Parts: sequence; C-alpha cells; structure tokens
Amino acid sequence: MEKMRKLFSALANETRLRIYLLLLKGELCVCELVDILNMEQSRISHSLRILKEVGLLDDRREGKWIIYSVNPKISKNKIIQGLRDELKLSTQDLRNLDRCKKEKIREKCKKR
Amino acid sequence: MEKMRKLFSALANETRLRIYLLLLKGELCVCELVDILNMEQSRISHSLRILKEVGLLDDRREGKWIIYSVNPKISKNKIIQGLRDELKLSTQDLRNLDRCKKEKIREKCKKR
DNA sequence: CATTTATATGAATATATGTTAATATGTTCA
DNA sequence: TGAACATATTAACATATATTCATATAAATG
Repeated sequence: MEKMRKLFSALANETRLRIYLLLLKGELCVCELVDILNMEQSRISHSLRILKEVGLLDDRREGKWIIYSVNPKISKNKIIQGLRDELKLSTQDLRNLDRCKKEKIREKCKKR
Repeated sequence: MEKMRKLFSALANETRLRIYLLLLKGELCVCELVDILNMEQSRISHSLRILKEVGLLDDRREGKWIIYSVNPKISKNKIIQGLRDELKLSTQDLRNLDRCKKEKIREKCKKR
C-alpha cells in the first residue's frame, strides 16, 4: 500500500503530472521538457527524480542528453492504464510539444 | 486535470487511503472508522471531508450517525476501478473491520 | 429539557513538500 | 585540455498539508 500511496503522491503535483502526460506521448530529454513547460531546469530535474523514484519513469544517457521515458512495466498497472484513458495533456502543453519537436530544441538548447 | 490532481492528492495520504479502502468493503459511520483505525475522531472527520470534497465519498445522516460510503459514480472512473483491482486493504485493517462489526461498535461507541 | 452521544469545525501547531539559487558532475567538441 | 553545454544535487526558503486540541452543532434519550 505504501508503494501505491507514493505513486499517488508523485502524481498529486501539477508539474509532475504534466511531465508524465507529456512522456506518455513519447520520450523526451530534460532540455526539451524545460522548453515545453518553460520552467527552471532544476525544477524539472527534481520532478523527474521523484517520478523515477516511484518507478513511473526510466532514463538513459545518450551523449550529453538524458532521455526520460515512461516505464512500460508500471504502465501495465491498472491505475496507470486508467490514467492513460482518463487524463489528457492540456492543449497548451501539446502545442508546445509540437513546436519543440519542429524547432529541434534538443540540438540547440542554449542558442535561443 | 486539476480535478484529477486533487483526486491523487486525496489518495496520497495513508489515513485517507485506508479509509477509502475500508469503505470499498461497505459503508461505515465515523465511530466505526475511529474504532477500526484507532485514531482521533477529528482526524477521521477531517479525512472524510477531504475524500468527500474530491467526490470520492457520499454521506447521509441516519439518526445520530453519519454514514459514509463510496460514491458509485466516481467509482466508474477508470483510475478508481484500477485502484479497486490493484490495491488491497491491509490484513490488520480487515481484521479490525470484522471485529468492529461483530462487536456492533456502532451501537455502543462510548461504552468500551 | 438537560445530559449524553456522534460528528464537524476552527485555530494552532507540526510536518512534509515544492521551488529556487548556487554549485557540482559528467559529456562533447574545438 | 579547457570551454561550453546538459543535467543532477544540495541547501535554503516558501508553501502546503496533516494532526491535534478545544469547542460547536445536532440528534437521542432519560
């Protein structure tokens, strides 16, 4: 039960919930999330850590980037499946995600 | 999304999660919950209020008791359905629930 | 109708969580 | 190898949440 409590706790925060919903659309590196959500990098990193700690996310290094993605194992959890069906990304975040991809933010993170 | 965030928030607390799981087994009044969980009455009342505020619970008065039950509408929400399948009451709480019912705590709340 | 019982509420306090700013770590590339 | 970049971490601070204690409300009962 404590495990589940922590999972709810991780999703009980707007920043983290938005990040998780974004990652359900596909993997992203930290600088892309910073760009999409327009938030401090340390805030994003902290949020990612908490989501990862409860098992919701995986990460891997790719060059200088660290790529985050949803953990497919925990996504089989019924609560998370429900979350997928029930919850939608805000249109604003979705729009920013598209722009971020089009502008290839990952490759020119500091240059804007 | 804010609505869902609040729902996660309501379940991100051990006391409230235990109460919700107990009520999934069947309706209970406040004094039964106090007995089962062995907690301060005001703590139980505050917890119930929060669960009710996010729509997870219904209540009704029956004489001097107020009976709480899970809101069947929100229980159709996929996340909540998942929660039902995924999460189990602790054996201790289950044992206390049985005892509370056998001892008919509701009728003799203050007499023990 | 005064007392007892069941529950709710408000305020104070305790505790936990989120955010920021500064800095550290590790990678790439000239 | 050192400058620039991407990310993580730490500590300080700000904010939110949980719990308790005291008290209020409302129904039941003798």
